[in-house]
Amino acid sequence: METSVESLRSLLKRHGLRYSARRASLLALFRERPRHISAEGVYLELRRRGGDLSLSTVYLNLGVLCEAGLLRRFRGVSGETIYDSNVRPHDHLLCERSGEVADLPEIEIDGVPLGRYLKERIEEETGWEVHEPRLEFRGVSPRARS
Amino acid sequence: METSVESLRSLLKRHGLRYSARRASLLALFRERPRHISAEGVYLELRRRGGDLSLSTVYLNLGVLCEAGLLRRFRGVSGETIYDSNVRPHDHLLCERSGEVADLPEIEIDGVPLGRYLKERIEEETGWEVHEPRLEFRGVSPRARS
DNA sequence: GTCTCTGCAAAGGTTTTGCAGTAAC
DNA sequence: GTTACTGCAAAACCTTTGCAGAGAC
Repeated sequence: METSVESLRSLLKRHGLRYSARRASLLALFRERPRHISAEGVYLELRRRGGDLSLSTVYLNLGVLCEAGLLRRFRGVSGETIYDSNVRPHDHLLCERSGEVADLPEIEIDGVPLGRYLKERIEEETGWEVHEPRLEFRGVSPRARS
Repeated sequence: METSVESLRSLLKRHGLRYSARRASLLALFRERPRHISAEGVYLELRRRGGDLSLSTVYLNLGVLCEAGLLRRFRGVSGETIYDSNVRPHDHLLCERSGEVADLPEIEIDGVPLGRYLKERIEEETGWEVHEPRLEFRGVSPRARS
């Protein structure tokens, strides 16, 4: 994925955000490849690469990037917040042994994606307004089981 | 529901737990009627009723009652732990405006309960071992919408 | 008598906030 | 020049832990 300074600058600009070297390094980390990572994980990885930024800056920018729709977040098995570079609707598998996170392949019911199926069915049956579900299934990954 | 001292004592005993007045008052609170309540909510309600117990005792006993299978817990919209007197498999609706929690009526797909259907289907499709799902759907309750 | 429940206070982990300074626009 | 990003430190939040004492069995 394109992570040149100029492309990051224009990506930020397109989302109404200012450019800064630290913000761009953080965004680049998520654009290199899809990932699920905690604020502390982001902080440690950027420091390891020689980045000079503080944990509060990491939190601040992760929040800003979520607001802008460039990241999304959910809670991991230990209650920590996990940030995800894939912002399209999808669900997660969380490993209770290793903390590992995986995307759930798309599941359809009667030809309708799972999330939308459940949203519509629950709205009909309960009278609640239901947001697009972001489901988290807990279990044990093949890797952690072996 | 039966909440006499003797029934609470025997209920605790059956679950391998000692009786104490504070522990019993806490258990009684959940047995009066089904409820979803945070540790702090439990603490405040018991204090309001004249109970004399500390927040750490509340946390400790909620933990003990969960271990014993008399309560179960999950995370509310603000990340706080919510304790539930209904320990049978069921899913929740969480209101993002009011924090209100409701039980989801049982949903079946192809004649199979939703949780089991998803567990089996995801296990087939991913190779993960999936625990019985406890799903949380976020939305807006009829009450909060009006 | 032993084991565990209890209160208090202190510490734990994660996330947010206040402030003065600096950089982007 | 104005706005907003930054680091640091402190605070906030919810929850757990250590300890000495009291109560259950």
